[in-house]
Amino acid sequence: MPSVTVENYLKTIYLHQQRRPREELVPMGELASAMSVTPGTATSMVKNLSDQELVDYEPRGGVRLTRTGDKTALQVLRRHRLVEVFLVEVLGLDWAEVHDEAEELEHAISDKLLDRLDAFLGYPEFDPHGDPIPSAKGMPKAAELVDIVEAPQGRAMRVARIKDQDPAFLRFLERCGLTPGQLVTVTGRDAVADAVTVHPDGKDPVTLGTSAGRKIMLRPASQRR
Amino acid sequence: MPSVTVENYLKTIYLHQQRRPREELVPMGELASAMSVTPGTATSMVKNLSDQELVDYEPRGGVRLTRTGDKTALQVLRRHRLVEVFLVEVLGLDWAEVHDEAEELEHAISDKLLDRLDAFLGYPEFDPHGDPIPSAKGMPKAAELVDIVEAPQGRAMRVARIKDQDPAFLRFLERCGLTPGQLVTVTGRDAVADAVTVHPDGKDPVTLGTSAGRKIMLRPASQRR
DNA sequence: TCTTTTATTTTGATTTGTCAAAATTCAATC
DNA sequence: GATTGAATTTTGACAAATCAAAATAAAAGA
Ligand SMILES: [Mn+2]
Ligand SMILES: [Mn+2]
Ligand SMILES: [Mn+2]
Ligand SMILES: [Mn+2]
Repeated sequence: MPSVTVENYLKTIYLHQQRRPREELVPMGELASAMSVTPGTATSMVKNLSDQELVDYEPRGGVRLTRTGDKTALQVLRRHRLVEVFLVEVLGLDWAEVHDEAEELEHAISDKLLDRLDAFLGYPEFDPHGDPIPSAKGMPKAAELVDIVEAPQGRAMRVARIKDQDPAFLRFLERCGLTPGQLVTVTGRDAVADAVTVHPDGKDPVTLGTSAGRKIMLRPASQRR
Repeated sequence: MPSVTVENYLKTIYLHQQRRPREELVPMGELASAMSVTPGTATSMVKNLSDQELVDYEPRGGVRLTRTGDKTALQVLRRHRLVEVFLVEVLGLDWAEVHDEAEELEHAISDKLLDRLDAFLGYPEFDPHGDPIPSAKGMPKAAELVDIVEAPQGRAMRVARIKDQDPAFLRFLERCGLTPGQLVTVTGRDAVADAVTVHPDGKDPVTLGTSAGRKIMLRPASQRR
């Protein structure tokens, strides 16, 4: 069985692979800083993962998950996200806090317990932040989403997914009414001010910097997920 | 924060201290075998715990928890037992399996989560095996129980607590109807055969060896816990 | 009292995951 | 082409937790 540390590395590599073009390697520096370790530590861990056939490692190039590593990463992600749903839906914890709780619990859940939890929750497909929950098989094909900055203006859209787990950011979104499922319209974009304005249905319009805007993913209001 | 290993040692020392006379030290060999490590490992860990003021260690004598160590052990035990209640009552897991699940989860639950869980479960006082759940303050005063071997014969009693977590034993008890809360009468004791017979209300009488019998604790049926 | 047995401690290694700092490589700039 | 700089790797060290096997102490037996 992979250690907690190995699980965390694999999950982190998976997440960073997602955010970059097909087949491109995740640079060691990026991995090190994501894991909050020194670059040398990341190098030695990755060699270790490579010996275990969990990643392909190209010295001076970077790292990429193997088929096996990918499967393990998805299992961790599945546990993480199902736990988040449980914490929010059942125990009523704040969606801004559950990420950190799940970061620990994701390593302590057996397969049998996970199945029971999944059934108990009614086989949810998304976590409280709109992130898809991998099935026992693998990751469902992702719906096509646009972030607030790129979204068409004046069209009825719905918040689908938040790409940042920072509690302060999540609490800010909750105050504004920018939570998954919320109906919104992007009303303006100011390239000079580097800002974008979005109007959540029934709330006040909100103006965000583009770096914040790019963390909020939308889908057409018509589209059923 | 204490490591998972430290938490496990403290909890184990606590449990073994319980089973012996007041203030008596837990021998290193007993601790080592309970932790499934070699005696040398236990010695070096205990010195370590002693440096952290979590235990009093008397070389060639044994080990005992300090006030601080005791508090930490009780917190772990509280997490363990609340998790067990949750797994059985909410997710419907088998009482024979939950001990091993809780063994991991007890290290992954934050204080905030624990409070929520406690409230959600309605502040239970006992786990599925009849073990008392320590409050945030400390361990409640234990009710006086007798095991099946020592119990008076012919009196209406109730199963209160099972002092063994072995899944095979627990499944056996479930088949016989010897689960906490069950009304029973001890009908016979045979010193020569080293056996005792107990009759669970509405079920068939069961004859047990005394070592098994001593793991099943009873209280008078009249006594309200 | 002397010897044997058993429990415990000591010693020397090993594994995992980490850091600091020096060395290396590759790319960009001059 | 030589030089500089950024990213990465290498090296040497360390802490936590563990084992195997040798040394020691205490208890039990003769
Ligand atoms: Mn984690
Ligand atoms: Mn999430
Ligand atoms: Mn444990
Ligand atoms: Mn229990």
